[in-house]
Parts: sequence; C-alpha cells; structure tokens
Amino acid sequence: MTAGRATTSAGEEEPAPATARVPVLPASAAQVLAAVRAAAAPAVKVAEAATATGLSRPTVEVALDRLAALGLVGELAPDPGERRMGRPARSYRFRPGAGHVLGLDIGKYKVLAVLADLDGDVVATHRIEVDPALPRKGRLAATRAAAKAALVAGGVAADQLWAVTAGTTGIVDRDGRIKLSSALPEWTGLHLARSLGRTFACPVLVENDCRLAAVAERWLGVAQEVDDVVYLLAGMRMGVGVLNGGVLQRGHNGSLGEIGALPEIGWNAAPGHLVDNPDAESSEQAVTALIAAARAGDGSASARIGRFLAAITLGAATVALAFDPELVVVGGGFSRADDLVQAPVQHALDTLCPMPPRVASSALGEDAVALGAVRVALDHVEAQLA
Amino acid sequence: MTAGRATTSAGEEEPAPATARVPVLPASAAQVLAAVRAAAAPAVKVAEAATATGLSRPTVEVALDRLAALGLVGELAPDPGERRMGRPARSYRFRPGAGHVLGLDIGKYKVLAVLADLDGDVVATHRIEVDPALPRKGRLAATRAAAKAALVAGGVAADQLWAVTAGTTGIVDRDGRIKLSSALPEWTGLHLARSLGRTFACPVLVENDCRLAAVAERWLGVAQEVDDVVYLLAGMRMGVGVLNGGVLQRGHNGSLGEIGALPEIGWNAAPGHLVDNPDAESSEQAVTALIAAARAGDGSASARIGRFLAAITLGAATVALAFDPELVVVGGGFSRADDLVQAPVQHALDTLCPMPPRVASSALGEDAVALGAVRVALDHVEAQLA
DNA sequence: ATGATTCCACAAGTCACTTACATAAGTGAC
DNA sequence: GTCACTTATGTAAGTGACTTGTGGAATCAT
Repeated sequence: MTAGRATTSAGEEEPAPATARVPVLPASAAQVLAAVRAAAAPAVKVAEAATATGLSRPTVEVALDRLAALGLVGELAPDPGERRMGRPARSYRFRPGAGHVLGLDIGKYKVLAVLADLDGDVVATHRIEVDPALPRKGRLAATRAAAKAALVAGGVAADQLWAVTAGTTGIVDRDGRIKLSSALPEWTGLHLARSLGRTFACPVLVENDCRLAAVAERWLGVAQEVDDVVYLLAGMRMGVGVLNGGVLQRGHNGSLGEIGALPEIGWNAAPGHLVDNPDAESSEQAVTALIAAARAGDGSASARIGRFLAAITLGAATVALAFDPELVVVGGGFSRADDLVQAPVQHALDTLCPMPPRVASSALGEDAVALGAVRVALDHVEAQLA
Repeated sequence: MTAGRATTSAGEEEPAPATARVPVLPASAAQVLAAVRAAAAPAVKVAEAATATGLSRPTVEVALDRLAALGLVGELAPDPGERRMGRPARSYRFRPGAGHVLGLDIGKYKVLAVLADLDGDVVATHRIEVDPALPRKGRLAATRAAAKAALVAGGVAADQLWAVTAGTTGIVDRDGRIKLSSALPEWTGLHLARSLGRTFACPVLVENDCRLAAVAERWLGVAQEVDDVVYLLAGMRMGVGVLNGGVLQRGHNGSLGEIGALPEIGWNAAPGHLVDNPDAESSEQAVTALIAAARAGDGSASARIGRFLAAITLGAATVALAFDPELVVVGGGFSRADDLVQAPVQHALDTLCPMPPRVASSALGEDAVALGAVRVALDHVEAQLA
C-alpha cells in the first residue's frame, strides 16, 4: 500500500525502521494455523488439518506452504517409529520460535523482563533490582536493560519481537499513559507506552500490574478455566484486577476496582497495621520479617497480621459483591504469604456474601505481573494472526 | 439441511412449529444491509451502496435482490423532486417492518410490553397494572396478555416476532432462570426464559431490570455515546446495572453490582428512610406522596428524603469507584424524582472519588426497562444478521 | 427527433476453493 | 527383487462469489 516507488527512487527516505510485523494471513491460512496449534499431537498431517478445518486438502496444502514460508510452521521429518503401510504422510508443526513477545514488570523494587515464544513458553528472563527512589530515567533505563538482557539471553533479535506489554503500578489510561501512581510518585504523568515505543519496533501495550496478575492467574495460575475472576493484591499496597466473562476490565479512567480511596473501606490504612512506617524503603523487608515471625509463633506478629486482615475484609467483600466473580485470587507481592490471607478472606466472604465466590491464593507469586504481560502481548499478536 | 424428504413424505411429523427465524444472510448481503441501514439518507442508490461497502455494483445488486425477496429492503419510487440528467437511479431503503422484537418489563406493580420494529421504533405498547401480591401464574398470564395486546395493537403476527427480551426484578442467571428475587419472592426459582419460550416461537432472553435500564439509557437516554455507564436504581429498591466498554456486565451468578447485601453500605435500610413500612403494598404511593410533599415545601418530607440520600451515597461512591464509569445515571422507578437525587449524588461522588464520574438523572423513567429489553432483543437479531 | 448523460443488465474474466483422478512412495508377500 | 496393495501427494478440471467491461435502456436538454 505504501509507496514502493518512493523507496526505490529517492534516496532521502528515512531509513526503513526495521518494523517487526506480525504477518497478515489470508483467511484459510489463519484457519489452518489455528488448527495446527490446537491439535493435541505435536505434529499434524495434512489430512488431519483438512478435516479439522473443514477445508479441502489442496487448500490446506497451499496454506501450509505459505505458513512454512513465513516460518510459522515447519515440516517435520517423518516419525521412524510410526511404520504404516502406504506413502508416509508429511507432518507439520507450529514453530513457536517464529516470533517472540516480551512481558515487563516495572515495579518499585525490581524490573522483570520475561521473553516468551509464541506458545508462551518462557525463553529467557532477566531481573534487575532497583532502588525504590530511582527517578523516571533510571527506571526506564533499567527496564530497557532488562529487556535487552532477556533478548540476548534468549538469542532473540529485536526484529523477532512482535509485541511488548509492560505492567506497572498506578492508573494507566488507554493510551498507555500513567495518570497516577502513588507507589511511584515520579511515575505519574509518564507516557510509558510512547517512551518504550521508541525502544521497540513493535506495538507496546501498558497495563496496570494487578490487572496483568489477574490475566496471568487465569492463564497459568489458579484461575484457569474461570471467566469471572477478581485478583486481589493484599500487602503493602492494595489493588484489584478484574476479568469479567474472560475479558479484562479497565473502566473509563483505567481505575476500575480502585475502591481503596474510600476511607470506609479501610484499605489505605491497612498496610499501616503490618508495619509502623509503610512508606519507608525498608518496609518490604519488614513485612517479610513479620511473616517469618508470625510463622515462628510470635504472638505480636500474628496480631499485626490479624489486624491487617480485619482491615481488608470489608473491601474484599465489596469487590466480591460488586463484580460477582467465580473466584477471588489473593496475591501479596511479598513472598509466599498468600496462604495466610486465603482462609481469613474466604471466611469473610462466606459470611458477608449471599453467593460467596471461592478464594484461592496466587499460584504465580512475584512472576504474575510479567507473565500476565506476556499473555496480553500474545493476545495482541493472536488477534492479528486471526 | 433438515429433511425436506421427511416433511413431504411422512404425515406423522410434529407440526412445523411456525418458528420465527431471522434470515441467514450471505456475507455480501449482510454488508449491503449494514450499508443501507447506516446511510444518512433515507434512500440509498445502488452505486452509493457499492462505494460504501467496497463491493462492485453487480454484487450489490444481487444482494439487494435477495434482501428485497426477504422483505428486508424495499425499492423506492424515484424521488420526483430530484430531477437530474440521465436514467434515474433505483433507490432502496431498509424496511424496519420486516421483523419485530418485543421488550417486556415484568415488574411488581405492572407489566409493560413494548413492540418495536427493526429500527427500534416503538410500534405498540401495552401496560397492565398487576397486584403486587400476584402469584407466579397470574403474573405470567398478565405478561402474555400484555404481549398479545401489544402485538394486536401493532398489527404484528406472532411469526413476525424475531426476538423477545424480558426484564424483571432479581438475580437472573445466564439460562434465564430467576435465582433470587426479594421484591417478588414467589418469582424465585422460576425459569422465566423457558416459561416464556413456550409462548413465543422465537428466542427469549431474560435479564435483570436494572441492567436493561442501563442499556436503554445508553441507547436512547442520557448515556448516549458513553461506553462506561453505571445505572443506579435508587428508590424503594436499590439496584445497579453496569456497562463496561459498551458491553453489559453480568458476573458469574448474575449478581454483579449487588453490593446492597453489605450492611456497611446501608442500601437495605435506605428505603426505610423514605417510608415507615417499605414492604407495605402501598409504599409506592406513599413515596409519590412524599416527593410531592417535599416539592411543596414540607420540611419533614424533605428531611426524610435527605436521610435517604445520605444513606445511599456511600454505596453510590462504592460502585462509582469499583466500576470507574464515565457516567452514573440515577433512576428511581417512581415518577420523576430523579432530579432530587442527581445533585446530592454528584456532590457525594465529587467529594469521595478522586476522578468523579458525571451524574445524570434518567431520561427514560419508567420505560427504561422495557426499552432496554427492546435494545437487547435487537442486538440479538442484529448479531444474527451480521 | 437526436445527442448527452446517467444508470442498468448481461457477458466474460478472476480468484479461492472444491472435487476428481493420476502418480509417487512406502509396506508386505512371494 | 518384483509385484500387489496401501496411503499420501500433485495436478487438472470444475464451481461459486466476486470482479471488470461493454452494450443497452431511461431520462433530460436541444
């Protein structure tokens, strides 16, 4: 569509920006690709793909040729184990390495980059600890460094990256701008999607971290097969991510689920029950210590945690009633305290809700946000391939 | 696909159930139909439809022939006002009367049937006042009577009905069963979709009334062009309907938005501030009288209303924060008191929410539910035509 | 009437897909 | 090793929905 003439004639064109592009597939090829990916067996014979798609064999064959030319599928050497009569069938399989996506979790204390192939299998990971007081530039630089390191570790070239999603603390609008972040005040106002867009030659999506955690738990965690999920981040920071009918909810300003602003809910005060000075940079370690103490039988530590739980239950019941999920996933952010939260929250919801949802603790822990980012990036890619 | 042989040969077939069926259109016809409907002008020339769809003129012509055969479009006599050179172009226009949908509002005190054509223009209406204590059977009979009366008044045959949607009080699951209705206790457990399905030879959808009101306000009321809407029913009954990204939210059990169960929210007690005995059958009239008194300057009536408003604001703020809508529509159910509610709720949200939504009072009043039902039925039809 | 103008109707060509058939590449029996 | 059998591949011819292209029909201006 764009001028082939200009690129061949004039030399003063801006350099072709090496845009990583998801290939555009004709309808039949997209159908065949979906069938190959959906197949239970690792390798798919042409005839199988034909019956699966309802298309005829010749059509499937040309589609497979195109997909093979794009690298999206590869022909497989015939399995020597399977010896049957007749001419052996050609087998194809999806090549998840044809493209890659990157999920970024830009947190207060760390930046985590997760590189995955088109199957969502993690190819490489890179984590960089950062100073919670780091200014914008430094945190962005750390993000780019983590992304680059993951790409290098995975041996993936930049133009093999088809989509990037970043998750971060705060209210993110639909353009990828951070409207407000209380945990990272200097983050407020940053157009993160545009900033990162200059680094990557592919679409960059930005989403609130709790939402991505909700997506991840549905993808790989405790909320698999569940369409209506509320993810409840309960820890030094309170947050909510909501899936309704399997689709991520954002709200008009991107602040859906942020009921913490209501003093009656008590969420803003809740972290104060855990540690004396929640804003201190050392609060993260203090909470870890507190949990360890409570597990070791320290009564005053348990009491603190009890007060914290009492403070969050009303809010938990409110979101459960408001969104009517099938499952509430509680995640903490700090390591492995989710089990301490699950039972009390379940009890609270059982008492407060007429039709109480199940409550489960996060299965993915600290990786949830980056994995959710990977899933969102994959969804973006797959929407284009369809 | 189904056996033409059987119907012609055997006589013992069950009588063809006169199924009202939305016609199945080939892709090009659906495209052309959409173009004809979307056109600004009432009549569309073939060439215009061709450029609008991107299809060629011959293709558009055969599509129009098919649509005309189905009655979905009609050829229009050439406009004698438009005198131009050359052979006059044939004009087509959408025939909204090709099919009809029915919206039902099955309430405590009334049943309202609204019959509309495919443009959503109301063709006929029938309202039956019912005893609030009426048992299931009677209310269902009244519903059927209202539907029939509307059909007769509109001169529409039963097989011209392409979809029916019913709205009613209570928690409705995705199969159209009423799981719980506090306002109509004998309604609980009724499989309303199946009951009504025996009456109508077309799909019957059932939805909670507040949700339909939200849909209606977005369609014809104050929430036009707004994708994220919370409809707040504030009166003798509290309820919520939520649209997020323009799509109706239901939740896992169909109880999304039902935060009234929380005592801290205060919604269950709120109607008690308006009248002394909210469960009495005369409470409806009592509220109407109360509003009239307050408008006339009665101090104690105003005080009652003030207490009611104070009791609902926390819940309003909660749903506003939870769902992050662009607009909150307050509706009452009883006649025209919404303006008394709008300003106090707006004030409450402005104080309690960091990014307060706009608050508007319902534009559709008592008709909202039935009109929302019409819209949902039309959406169902249009999804099939696409 | 005649020509200009505009739209319609029919024919022929194109594309993606189908069915149908001949050919290739193996296995197993002799 | 050769032959028959089985199974999958490769290619040709056919179909349907859509395209472009050309001649014809309906109206206005002269």
